[in-house]
Amino acid sequence: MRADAKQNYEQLLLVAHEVVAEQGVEASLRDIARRANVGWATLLRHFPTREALLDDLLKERLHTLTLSASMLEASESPSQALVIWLRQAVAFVDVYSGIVTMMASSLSDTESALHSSCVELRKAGARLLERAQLAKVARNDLNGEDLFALIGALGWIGDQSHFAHRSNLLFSVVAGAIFIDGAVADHPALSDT
Amino acid sequence: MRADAKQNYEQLLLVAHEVVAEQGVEASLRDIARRANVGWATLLRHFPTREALLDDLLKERLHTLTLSASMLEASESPSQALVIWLRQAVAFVDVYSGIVTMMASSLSDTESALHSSCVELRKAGARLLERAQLAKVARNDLNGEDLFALIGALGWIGDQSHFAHRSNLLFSVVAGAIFIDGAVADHPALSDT
DNA sequence: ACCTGAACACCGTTCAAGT
DNA sequence: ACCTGAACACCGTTCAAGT
Repeated sequence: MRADAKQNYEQLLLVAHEVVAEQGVEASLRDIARRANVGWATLLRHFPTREALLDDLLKERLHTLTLSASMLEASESPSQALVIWLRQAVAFVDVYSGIVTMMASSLSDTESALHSSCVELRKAGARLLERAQLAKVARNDLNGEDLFALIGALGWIGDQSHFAHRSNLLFSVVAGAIFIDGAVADHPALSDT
Repeated sequence: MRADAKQNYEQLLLVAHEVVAEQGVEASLRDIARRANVGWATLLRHFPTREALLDDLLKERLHTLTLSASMLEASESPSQALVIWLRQAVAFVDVYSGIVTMMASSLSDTESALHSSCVELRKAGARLLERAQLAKVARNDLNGEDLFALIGALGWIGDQSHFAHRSNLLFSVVAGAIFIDGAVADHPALSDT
C-alpha cells in the first residue's frame, strides 16, 4: 500500500470507530468520509461494503476474543469458562449498536465480508460449549448456532437504551439457562452485581 | 372521515400490511403509497410517522393479545398461563421483522405513536408475571420491563433467517429461565415440539 | 376537507477523469 | 496506483397548489 493510501486508510478507521460507536452500524458512510477529510469515493474503494468496514473495525478485538476462548479451554471449570467467555462476547458486541444484527445475517451470507469472522466467533463459542456438554454441565440440545443466537439476543437487549440498565441481570438469566439445573449454582460469575 | 379518505386509509393499511410483512418495518413508505395507488403526500397525512402506521397495523392484534392476557389471568396455573401468553407475544412480534426494535425504542419515547400500545403490552405481561411470582413459581428479581426485553430478544432471534429454525428451542430455553427451578418441569407448554 | 406533485437535503452506487 | 467529484436513483420531510 502506498504511503498516502495507508494514511487515508488509518484515518478512516479511526474516524469510523468514533462515529459507529456513537451512532451505530447504520451511520452514514459519507459522513465518515467527510469527517476524515477523505474523498467520498476513496472510502468506497478501501471499504467496498459497509460489512468490509465493520470487519476491519472488529478484527483486532475479535482476535482477542477467540484467543481468550482458547485460553479458557485449558481452564479448570468448563462451565465457568463458558460463562466468562459469554460475558466477554456480549461485551464485544456491545461496542457498536446494531452489530449483532449485521453479524447474524453475515453468518448465513457467504459473500459478506464479515462472514468468516462470524464463523470464527461461532466456532470459538462452540468449542467451549462442547466441553461443558461433555462435562455434563451444559444442556445437550444446544449448539454453536444457538450460543451465537443467545449472544445476539443479549446484544440486542444491550442496544436498547430502555433495557440496557437491566442487561447484567438478563445476562445471568439467559446465560444460566444454558446450564443444567444446579450445575452452576456455586459460580460467582453468574451472580448479578 | 370523508368517504374517499376512508377508502384511501383502508387501502393503505391493506397494502402496508403486505409490504411490511414481506420486507420488515423499514420498508419504503413511498413504495407503499405507489402500490396502493395513493398520492405520496396522502400517506404522510394519514400516517404522519412510520410509528403511526405500525401502530394502526398492530392495533387489532395487540388488543387480542391483551385480552388473552386477561383471560389467562383467570386460569388455573399461573406458570402455565405465563408461558402460554409468552408464546403468543413472541408470535405477535414475529409478524413484522424489526418490530421489536421499534417497540423497544417506543417504550421509552413518550412522543412515539406506538408508545401507549407498548405500555399496554408491558402491563399485560407484568400482571401475569406478578401472579406467577406470588405463586412462588417465577423468579422474583424480574419485572415487566425484563419480560418485554426477553420477548424482544426472542423476537430478534426470530427475525434472523439463520436462527429462525431454532426459535422454538430457544423459546423454551429463555422462557424456562423465567421460572424457579423445577416449577415448570411438568408443563408441556415448555417442551420443544 | 382532502388529495397531490414538486422542491429539498440526504443516502449509497457507479463511473469517468484527474495526478 | 491511488484519489476525487459528479451523475444517478432512491429515501423521508416540507410546502404550495389543486379540487
